[in-house]
Amino acid sequence: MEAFHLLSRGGVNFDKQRFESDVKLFNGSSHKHAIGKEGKVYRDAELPAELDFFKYATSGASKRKSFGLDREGHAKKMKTKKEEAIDGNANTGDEDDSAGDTNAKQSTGPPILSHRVTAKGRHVPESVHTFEELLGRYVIPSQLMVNLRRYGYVHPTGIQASGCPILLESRDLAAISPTGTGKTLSYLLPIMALLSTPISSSKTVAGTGIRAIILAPTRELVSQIYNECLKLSQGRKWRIVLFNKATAATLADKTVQDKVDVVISTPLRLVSSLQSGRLSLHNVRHLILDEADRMLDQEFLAQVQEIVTACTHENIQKAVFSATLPAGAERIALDMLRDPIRVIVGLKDTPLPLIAQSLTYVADDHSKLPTLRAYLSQPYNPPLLIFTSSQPRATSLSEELVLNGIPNVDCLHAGMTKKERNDALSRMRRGESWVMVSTEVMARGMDFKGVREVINYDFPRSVQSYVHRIGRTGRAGREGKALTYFTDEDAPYLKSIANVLLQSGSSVPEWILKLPKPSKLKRKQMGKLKRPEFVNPARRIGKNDAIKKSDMIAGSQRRREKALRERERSQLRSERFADDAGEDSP
DNA sequence: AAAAAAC
Repeated sequence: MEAFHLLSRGGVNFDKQRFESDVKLFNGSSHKHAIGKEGKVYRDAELPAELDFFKYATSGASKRKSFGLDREGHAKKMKTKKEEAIDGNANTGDEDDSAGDTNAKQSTGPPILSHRVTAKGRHVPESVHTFEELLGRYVIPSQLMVNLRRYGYVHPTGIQASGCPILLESRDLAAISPTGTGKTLSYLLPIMALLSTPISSSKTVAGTGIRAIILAPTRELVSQIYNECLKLSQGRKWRIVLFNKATAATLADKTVQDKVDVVISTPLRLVSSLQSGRLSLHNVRHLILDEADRMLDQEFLAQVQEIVTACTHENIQKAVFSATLPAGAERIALDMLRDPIRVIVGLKDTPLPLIAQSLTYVADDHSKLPTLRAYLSQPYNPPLLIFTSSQPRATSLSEELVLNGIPNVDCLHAGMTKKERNDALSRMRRGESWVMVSTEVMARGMDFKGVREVINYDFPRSVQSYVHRIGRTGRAGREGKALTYFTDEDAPYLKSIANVLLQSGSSVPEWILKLPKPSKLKRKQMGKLKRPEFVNPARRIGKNDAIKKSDMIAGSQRRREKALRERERSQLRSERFADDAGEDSP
């Protein structure tokens, strides 16, 4: 009752207006998704058979809460969630992955939809249809194939089928493939294979330094890639290093470096080791940039360039991967590569049509929480991933949800300690988190197979951010659901996101499409209207030190913000910045 | 356009 009241005050859901839309699948054919009155998804009979493997997903993922599920349905969801936790664990190779192979065998994913693949460049190698086909064409250690089977990789995805041959022929590659389509394996497999192939020019391949580097933007992603790499290398003596403070110290010893095949790291970590002069990259033959557009944006570019320059071997192979690659980043990437091949799977900057997306209007920031509470008071599909725009907002939202009695709420952002981050991630992997509140740190690359719903609590700041955020669901051929809250302040950016929804087969209320594209000036004005955030960037805010319990008055977001602002202000004052910071300017 | 992330 209360929930209904809040909902009617706080939010309007446009999904009801969604009635029928064509969904283009990546193989170019088109399937009809029709949403009936009960909010159920009906599909054409020609749906690829492999999708039906995930019947559970069809039963839950696309149902709208507004059409109601009964409590029983809710309980059922919880059960499947647990099963999935095992699945996800086995499939992502988390540190806690000690469950063994029995689970891993079950986790055999379906073949991904056959996406439309375009490859451009000189002498593009032909793509393969099966992993075994690679054996006939290239030197692949049999152990790699054994490991593929062991972890349930049966059919190559589009990017794996076309990307592996390219990398195996030692070509440079710029690859764009949607979220959740197996990009990681598409570079790990060739690299591992090439590392065990003797390089004709020198007989002593080992004993001369690090041979491959993989860069990714967040610690969590680096460790996920590392775990994938470990799975693939099982049974053979590849030496793979997850680069962190501890391993960096060990690698400072030159003789240890000589025994390393692959280093997986964040850019800054590697750069700081380079600058200490203890790390040599002269023997690096393979350099991979994962989430390439992120790695090439302003904050990372200089670091990445420093690493690229430090890799002095003339026969270095470079490759970049992402689901999104804006023109600017692509130019930089292509400049970096030598005679590259450019592969695009599906449509650039477009989410998978398997993700049912919708936009929800919430008038202002204060209406978001009631809307979310109402949403969570109905049955939903855990685990649910919620994105906020800043660390303090992630912390306070998660605390607010806990106070509201939402079970198994977790929070993860980069202001937390390493241990807190690890713990939160482990809970997520084990299926113990039902609601995970996070920031952009979770937006890219993270592979939680169980996530069926993503909520953009705060509006994404770019199309790329949107595509990656909602790409945490709908992975490996599963269905997913993505909700995005928008306020009046988000208006300038609404249309570009609405176009993304349209392009990937979700429907958008007509009035949004009729919005004019706001001029730059107007965007600036809108930007100025924004309430300044109560963040002191000089301070790292951890999950546990954000707000005192005494500051928290249940149900009053406004008062809580005021308290936070007070705190920030007094801090700023002591730093003599009081006058122009943290105020609501009139 | 802008916060977050990297040590």
